Amino acid sequence: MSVSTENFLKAIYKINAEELESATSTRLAQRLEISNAAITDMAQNMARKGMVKYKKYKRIELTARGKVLALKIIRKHRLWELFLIRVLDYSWHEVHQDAEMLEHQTSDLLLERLDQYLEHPAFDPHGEPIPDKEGKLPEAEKYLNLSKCKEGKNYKIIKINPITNDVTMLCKEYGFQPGKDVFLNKKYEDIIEIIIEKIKLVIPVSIARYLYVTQN
Amino acid sequence: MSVSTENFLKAIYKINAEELESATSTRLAQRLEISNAAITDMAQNMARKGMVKYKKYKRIELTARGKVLALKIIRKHRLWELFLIRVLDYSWHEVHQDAEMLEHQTSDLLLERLDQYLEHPAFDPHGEPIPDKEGKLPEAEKYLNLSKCKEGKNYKIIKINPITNDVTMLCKEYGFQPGKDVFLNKKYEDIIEIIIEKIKLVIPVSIARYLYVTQN
DNA sequence: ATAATTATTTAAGTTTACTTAATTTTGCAT
DNA sequence: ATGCAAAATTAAGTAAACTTAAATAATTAT
Repeated sequence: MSVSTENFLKAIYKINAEELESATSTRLAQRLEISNAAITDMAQNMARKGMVKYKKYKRIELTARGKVLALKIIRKHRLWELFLIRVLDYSWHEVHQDAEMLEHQTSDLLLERLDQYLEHPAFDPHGEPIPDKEGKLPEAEKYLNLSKCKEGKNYKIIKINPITNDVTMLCKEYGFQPGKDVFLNKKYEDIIEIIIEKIKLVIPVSIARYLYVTQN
Repeated sequence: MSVSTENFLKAIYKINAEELESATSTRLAQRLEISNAAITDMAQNMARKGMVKYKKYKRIELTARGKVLALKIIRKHRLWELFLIRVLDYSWHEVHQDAEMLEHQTSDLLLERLDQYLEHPAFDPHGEPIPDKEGKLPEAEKYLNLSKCKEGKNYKIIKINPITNDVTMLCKEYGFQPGKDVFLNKKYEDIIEIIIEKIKLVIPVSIARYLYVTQN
């Protein structure tokens, strides 16, 4: 599969997911920064290959197979982002561009090893869910982001998104582990006060963003 | 620079280095597995871009700039090979193919970070020298391979080629560090006996291969 | 309902990186 | 020195992934 094809699949998927709409030629053209004519061309070719459903003048949709392929590319992208930040000390803004290239050069072996090295993470550095081997997304709606929870309630930590070594270390240091209970005591602007294992902690919202919980 | 262009530069460089000859169309065509006509085509385009010197019916040679570019690609390749083995637990035979793809998608930042993470290695897992940031190759001929040294002589460790975690760990454990003196006490078939810091050690030749020394 | 606007497709052309087939040049054996 | 095989180039063509411009279909605004 060519880079163009992979990007095409990814773009359709993202329009579906982010805009809750099926993809029109024009939206795809904007996203991929190519002409409308090129979109029609691609759509026709890829329909022949069974990756998209395409009828003239109708919206372009992924077939089941196309969706699996799209999710795999997204998986690669998000694993690379996490890897670059965790291992190669990238910062947020540097990560995207390189992941965008690497995602297209990732063999099954490499994909597997990345996933293994990162210990099968469920979220990328931006908090986006990483599709698993089967293309299933961690059901993000079941998790709440601790930074968005309410004062005076009890939660259980479900998932930690270990974007940076900072977050990982902080979590280890202060006992944030999946399964643990937290009580959200106070919310301020940029910090929140929580109680975990009877210890009162103030943490920045920027850290809380990476802690996912369910309500108790 | 396109993937084809990068591979073309690399192929010329390798023919020069490995065969001690300048590159003919036919040799390049064989190496790159494309037609002779395609080589001529490429050579003409790249001559216009100042990467190669090309005169009809003459051999194709790298310009100074072309050589720098070729060495940079080789640098990327070899760093990736080492990285895949050291970090992602690849084995020897798996490494080449993925490195071959990744080398073409390696930004300057990524290159720098790889190099940093691996602690500026001088040799890749196959023992090939890794060009440094400036394109200089570690002068392999100045180093001797410990596995090929003579009994009863003193050497100084200059370079350790940390192919695998095994080698790295063994070296740390037993004090193999650049700068240390070793005495080669005995040579057998597959093992050698050395004395390092007054301690007698028997190490397999398979490990000694990755220790580079100068004669004292 | 129809005109105007917007979206989409088609047609024709471009560039890159190839191909095969035909032609030309080179270098070598005699 | 020349004749010929091997090497290299040229010519013509292909496929992928684009482009612009023109044509057509769909949507919207009145």
